[in-house]
Amino acid sequence: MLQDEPFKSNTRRAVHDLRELIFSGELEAGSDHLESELAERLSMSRTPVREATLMLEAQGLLEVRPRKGVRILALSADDMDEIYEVLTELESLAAALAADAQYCKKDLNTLAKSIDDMEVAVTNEDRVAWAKADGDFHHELVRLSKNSRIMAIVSNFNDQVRRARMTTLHIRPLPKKSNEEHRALFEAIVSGDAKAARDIHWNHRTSARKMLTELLNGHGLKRI
Amino acid sequence: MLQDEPFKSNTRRAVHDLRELIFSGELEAGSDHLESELAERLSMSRTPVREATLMLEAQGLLEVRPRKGVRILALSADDMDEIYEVLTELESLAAALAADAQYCKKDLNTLAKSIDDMEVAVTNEDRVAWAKADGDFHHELVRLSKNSRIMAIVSNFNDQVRRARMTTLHIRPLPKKSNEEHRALFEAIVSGDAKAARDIHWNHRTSARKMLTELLNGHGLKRI
DNA sequence: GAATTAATTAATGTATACATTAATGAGAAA
DNA sequence: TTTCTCATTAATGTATACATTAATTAATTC
Repeated sequence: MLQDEPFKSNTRRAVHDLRELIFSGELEAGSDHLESELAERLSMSRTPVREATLMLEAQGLLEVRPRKGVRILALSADDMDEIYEVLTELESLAAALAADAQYCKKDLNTLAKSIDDMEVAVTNEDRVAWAKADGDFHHELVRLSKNSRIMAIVSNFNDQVRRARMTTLHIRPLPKKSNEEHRALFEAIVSGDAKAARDIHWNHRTSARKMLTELLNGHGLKRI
Repeated sequence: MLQDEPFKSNTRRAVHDLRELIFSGELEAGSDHLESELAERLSMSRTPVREATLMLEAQGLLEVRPRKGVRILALSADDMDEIYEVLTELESLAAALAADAQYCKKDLNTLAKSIDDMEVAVTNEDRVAWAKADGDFHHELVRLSKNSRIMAIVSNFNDQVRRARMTTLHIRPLPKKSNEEHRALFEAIVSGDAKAARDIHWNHRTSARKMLTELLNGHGLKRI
């Protein structure tokens, strides 16, 4: 599956590989790792690994703790709450901006497609496919805002909660009614109703957030 | 003025010093600088300078352009617009959260103090003092939200627009009526009216934003 | 003379040796 | 035993030499 991509530099590869290791859980949340360990693991010297860890620290995926190694991000329920608070707000803004932008239906094809994909996935009870389509939907929504800063922040926070989402994906209820909200949002964007778009998405996100926190608390997942 | 702080490492010092050089304008917006130049300037080897530039790139203050040196951030009017769009949204959220948090008047002393300071500064037509107090006000407002992610993003974006603010500070009209809005926001927070707090601050920020963009465009400041 | 290619150069990228320092543990004094 | 000091150690922090490579210039061919 993995074809060895040509990386511009070892630092770039280190960033990429460490992200993969973190997302896959091979580097467990909360675990500590020495620079030299990671360097050996990635078959390179400490220099590019150090540079990579500093970048990943800035992205909030790990914490560099001098003499104790880097610690992989472990989110508490409060952290999740903070992140979802920001995500909710910025995505709702994105929805409003998308509505204001007066897109024609053709420009919204990608968005429509992912709604359909979610529909199919829910029918098939295929959670992985649903997660993919849902991710695409949110990504496209934010892209339509045309604000690169919103895109960057949202993408960054999505990285931070990626593992948590993976975990909850299989214990959460199937999102059967959620697509009604997606379609309502779509209509609001088509018709240029920014206020409605914002509110619909805000409510959508807020209820998802509530569900998630309760789920995590219910399962006693303190740090993830 | 500058007492040499004890830095944990040269990398830390490089981050600090480069930030100062950028904020002060000694490293001009849009200018390019080789790692070796900067290293000599800061009296250290390339290694900590490289690490510092990677961190500052992640903070959006410069761009590492292999073989062309690092380029200091230069904001276009569109960039300013994007940033202020996010700042407006997140600060308004912070205002709503602060109102929800049910602070007693004593907890809001710092906020009240900076409003008074702004009042005095405007009376004295002391723009620098006003900017300081205004900065304090916004910082405290965000702190009251108790959401560390909002704090981090807002502080980051404030860094990015710092030079632009300095520039406009002396060509903008004195903010005479702006403190009425601050006091109204304060009251909304005291009385726990989240909706009002959010709206007041949103309008406050939105009009400031409009003023700023017009000012920049009017003075033909394309990149700053 | 224009275009292509090869040599040079100047910068970054990387490994490594070494310096520094926080943490650990051993040993001495109370 | 407890505490303090000091040596040890194990990690990061830093400088530097060298590898690599994009960009530039010179050279060659058409």
